Amino acid sequence: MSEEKSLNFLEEIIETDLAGRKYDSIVTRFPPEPNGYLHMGHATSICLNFGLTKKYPGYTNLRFDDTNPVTEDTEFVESIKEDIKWLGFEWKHELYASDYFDTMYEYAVTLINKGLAYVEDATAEEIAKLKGTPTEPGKNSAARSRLVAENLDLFTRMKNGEFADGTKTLRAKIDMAHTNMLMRDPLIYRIKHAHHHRTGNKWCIYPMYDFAHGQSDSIENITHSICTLEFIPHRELYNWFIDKLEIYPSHQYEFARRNLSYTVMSKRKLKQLVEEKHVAGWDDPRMPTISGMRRRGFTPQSIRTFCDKVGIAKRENIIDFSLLEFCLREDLNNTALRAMAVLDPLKLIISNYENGKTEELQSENGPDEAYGTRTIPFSKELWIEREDFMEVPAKKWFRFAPGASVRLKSAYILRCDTFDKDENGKVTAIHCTYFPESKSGSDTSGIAVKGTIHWVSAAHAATAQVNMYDRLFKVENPSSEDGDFKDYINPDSLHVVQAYIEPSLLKATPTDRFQFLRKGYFCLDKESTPEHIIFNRTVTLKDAWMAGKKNTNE
RNA sequence: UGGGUUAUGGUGUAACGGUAGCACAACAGAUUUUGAUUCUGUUUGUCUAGGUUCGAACCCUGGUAACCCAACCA
Repeated sequence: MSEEKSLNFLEEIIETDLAGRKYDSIVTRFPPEPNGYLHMGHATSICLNFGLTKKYPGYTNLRFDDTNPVTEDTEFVESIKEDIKWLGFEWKHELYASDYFDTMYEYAVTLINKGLAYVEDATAEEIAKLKGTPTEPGKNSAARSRLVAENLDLFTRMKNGEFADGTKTLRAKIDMAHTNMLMRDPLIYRIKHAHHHRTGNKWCIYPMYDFAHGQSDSIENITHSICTLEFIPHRELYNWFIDKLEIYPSHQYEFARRNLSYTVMSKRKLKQLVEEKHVAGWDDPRMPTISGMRRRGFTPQSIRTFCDKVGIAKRENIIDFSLLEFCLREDLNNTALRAMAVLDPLKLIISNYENGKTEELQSENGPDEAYGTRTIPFSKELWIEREDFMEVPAKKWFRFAPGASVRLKSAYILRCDTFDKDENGKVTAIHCTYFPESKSGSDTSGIAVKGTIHWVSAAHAATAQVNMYDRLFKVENPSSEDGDFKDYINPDSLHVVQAYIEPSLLKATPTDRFQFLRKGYFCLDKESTPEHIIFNRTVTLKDAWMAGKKNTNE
């Protein structure tokens, strides 16, 4: 029985187009400007554009929208390509808007010849002044009535570098009184004597977004050009150019960008976080960038599942971060290797265990038998988690307390007898008795315990730095709060500890994902070395005990 | 005082004039050598006021709210 999943509005449009034979196959594109790193918002667009051509016949291009030489760089081109590949998508053609600069120039000349474009010599301020406001119409500038021949001459000279930056522009001649501000004679070319990362110094005039994006779509025969809601007003202009230029009619469709709670998603804000050192860099594991999430330990699958579950529509939204975490845990639960690590150690001494003796115990590596087992050493002195002992047990406490018995995972059942304290009242060690016949896998003790905890043999443990990350902001929507969004940064978003890890973890590789039993999912940080091992906590496990405790405290 | 877009549980998304469904979250229970996973169940919703209709989340009219538009950025 196949589960009927309803279509989103874009899929409906496409199915209608395909059914009506408007197209036999579709072409979409992912069009980043190479001026920064990709983030979760881009991931939505990537999953959407590439996902559509996975579902329907057709393909997706990667096109760099590189029409502003002063902000763009090949460094970003490379990181963008890496991120898309990591997410698991393949583009058909790698293209650049700058590949079309000659064609775009010809298009501009066509417009001039049709009397639909003119060279403006007013300054930016003067142009803005004549533009009017959303409620008042604009006024025609003097240059608007220039003759075709003069415009042609001036535009050629612009291209030839005869004019300084900002002294001339080319504008489309539409309607200065139009209710859509974008239709009030928009700029289509500006002068920038700047080095372009691909075309070098060949050009000193560059097309604006509105005279580059739709034209590139058209040149590539993009059937469905998908962008975010704020481009809705641009659609009218997009169509106007296609109509006047009589070129392939691509169509623009808009969807609402996805926002995630407890983070920010604008390039500008992310840049501030990096430049003002609130985070360690673009790939800081707390960043919602693809590179940050990759370093944090997110899987591509979890991000794709998330985008799929969230769906696509046209309304404002803030998606619960917990949905992303759910997708992450779901994937990791099925794939992560199991291991034991103690993050906040407390010494446990087994009074009746022989001094110097070591046992080799077997423990499961993964969620099912296919992953096999590994050997873990057991001895008289162990590390357990400090939070697994309570001097005065709480109600429904399953773990260690004086007189309480607990199973050590894959090992024995132990009873806590006494504990030591230092002069500050801090517990320094607990002393236990173990039951030899309760050995895991061959338990004949008949003892039933409620709790099972993780542990590491003190004599065999390795040490590692563990970075425990939490949400970057204290509030759901930092951008909508009063004041600066940076006022809402969570000061405890990173907690670094020295942990004791089981010896098998020494063999961890950068691609491994681990579940440290009862503590969460972890992966090796890119800066980890054999001498100085560093793990990043990707996400915690769900914790019904802590959740319950929080509720009773409140 | 203009134009555009959108309103469905706490969150996201379906229902295309005919039973308001799904997922996350929350809560409760069962299983569990991870208080995880898994399984079962519960709570919570059509912005508002009218109208059309046997029947309206959906169609019509009037409100209301949110977001976008006045960069030589994309």
